[in-house]
Amino acid sequence: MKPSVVTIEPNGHFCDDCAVRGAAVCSSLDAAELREFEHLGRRVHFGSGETVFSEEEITTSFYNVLEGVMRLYKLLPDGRRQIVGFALPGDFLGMNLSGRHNFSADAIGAVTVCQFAKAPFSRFIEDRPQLLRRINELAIRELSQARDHMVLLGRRSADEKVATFLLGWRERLVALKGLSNTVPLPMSRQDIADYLGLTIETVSRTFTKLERQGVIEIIHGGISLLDPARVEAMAAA
Amino acid sequence: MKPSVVTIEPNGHFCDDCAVRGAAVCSSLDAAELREFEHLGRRVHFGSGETVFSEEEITTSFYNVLEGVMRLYKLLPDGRRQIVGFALPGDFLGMNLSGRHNFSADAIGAVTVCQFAKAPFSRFIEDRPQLLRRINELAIRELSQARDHMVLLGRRSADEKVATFLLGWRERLVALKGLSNTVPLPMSRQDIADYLGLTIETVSRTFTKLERQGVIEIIHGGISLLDPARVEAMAAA
DNA sequence: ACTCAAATTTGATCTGAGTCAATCGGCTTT
DNA sequence: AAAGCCGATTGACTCAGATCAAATTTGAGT
Repeated sequence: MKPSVVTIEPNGHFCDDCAVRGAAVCSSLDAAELREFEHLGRRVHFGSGETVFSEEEITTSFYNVLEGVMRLYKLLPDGRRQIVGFALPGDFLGMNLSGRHNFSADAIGAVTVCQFAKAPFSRFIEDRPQLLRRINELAIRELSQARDHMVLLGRRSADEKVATFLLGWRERLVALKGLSNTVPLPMSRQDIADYLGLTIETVSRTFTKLERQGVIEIIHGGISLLDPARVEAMAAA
Repeated sequence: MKPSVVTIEPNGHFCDDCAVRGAAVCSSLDAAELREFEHLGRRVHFGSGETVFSEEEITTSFYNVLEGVMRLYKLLPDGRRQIVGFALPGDFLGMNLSGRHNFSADAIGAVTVCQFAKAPFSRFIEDRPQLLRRINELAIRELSQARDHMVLLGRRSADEKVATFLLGWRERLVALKGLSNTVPLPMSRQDIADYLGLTIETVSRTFTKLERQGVIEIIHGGISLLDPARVEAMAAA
């Protein structure tokens, strides 16, 4: 990993050319509000492996992911890690009650976020219930995903976990980039293992097994889904 | 399980004598609003084992738990079950995006809920941002708990799971009934197993092991924490 | 108290996934 | 192009927790 540097763009960027304008929290704002809103956020770049925020850190900002992928994770005191999710463009991060982040987030590859200072953002929400409603929607969606993931972690076999992950990840990329049987996997095997509650060896073996069965092909930086139906059958169980 | 019957109280119950008035969603309402609010909800009783709502069912109501304990769970097609949480008085259930419940809920022992029809409740929220903010708070808290539970399911050993569960459950009861080393466990061993991603045998054996170590005592309908510090040590790992 | 059914505990055995240990392959650096 | 490094793969072996199979306890109904 090269020593990457956090970069804050000097200015000149506006919501107009923002890729996630229609998708993210911003989708609840009209043109006039958006103009006001864009003064609150600033684009910030993070290099690969860079930490955007850490668990237990006091929340000073909210983040809207614009580009790239992030891993969201929690650590146990002895170093065991559980990845609670991957963030993609359009995802909104930083909501919490205690005033502290309840997970850590770092960049997988280059990442651009739209960063909002907590206080002005909170003030902006204050008299815009539709923005609050939008944030509530996002929280409820995440809650639903979290529950699905609990089922996976608590009750599924390694094969089912991996198959479910591949389909779910592809599904999320479809929404961003359109349908394709080529599924880029920017995260490492260790990341996948920590997301699925497995070890890196088990993930690797399962990939190899799927490839030998002719169900997927392991390619550089991802996999190719040769037989999506079979993968779905494995995931459904 | 005797054939229990859902009972709707004829009327005459008001928020004034509601045990969770200060704790639940209602805590965001002033006296005048509460008066209006109480016409929206009706108290409904469920017998032991009774299902309050099922996953994939269209959401017609929201629920505020007033008395008793509920298990919230998801089933895989082959019958494997993951309990995603237990609901206690003050908990608010039914929020979702798709218009369908994303888990099932049933009563563990007798339960009383305050049931709100979806449409009037949504209308009531409409111009009361502080109620929406309260609901958002509850969602964010649950999200944080869900992530903690993911760590437990994905990365903790059976011993750690059981110890963590006992402490967490006690913690929730403390908030309702005050501190005590006697921890009632109204749910079955199977429920605990399905909550922790274990089998009933492993839960039973772990309880027995803890008892033999003199850390807990298994009593009728629950356990007694003889050595909370040791349990905490097991949970921390 | 007595009976039957269900829940829990206990024991014996099995196995899926973890652990430990090489090895491989692709990049980067020199 | 050789060396070194890091992530990924593969193999051999182990073990925590699952599975299978009885007891044993508990509880509701008679």
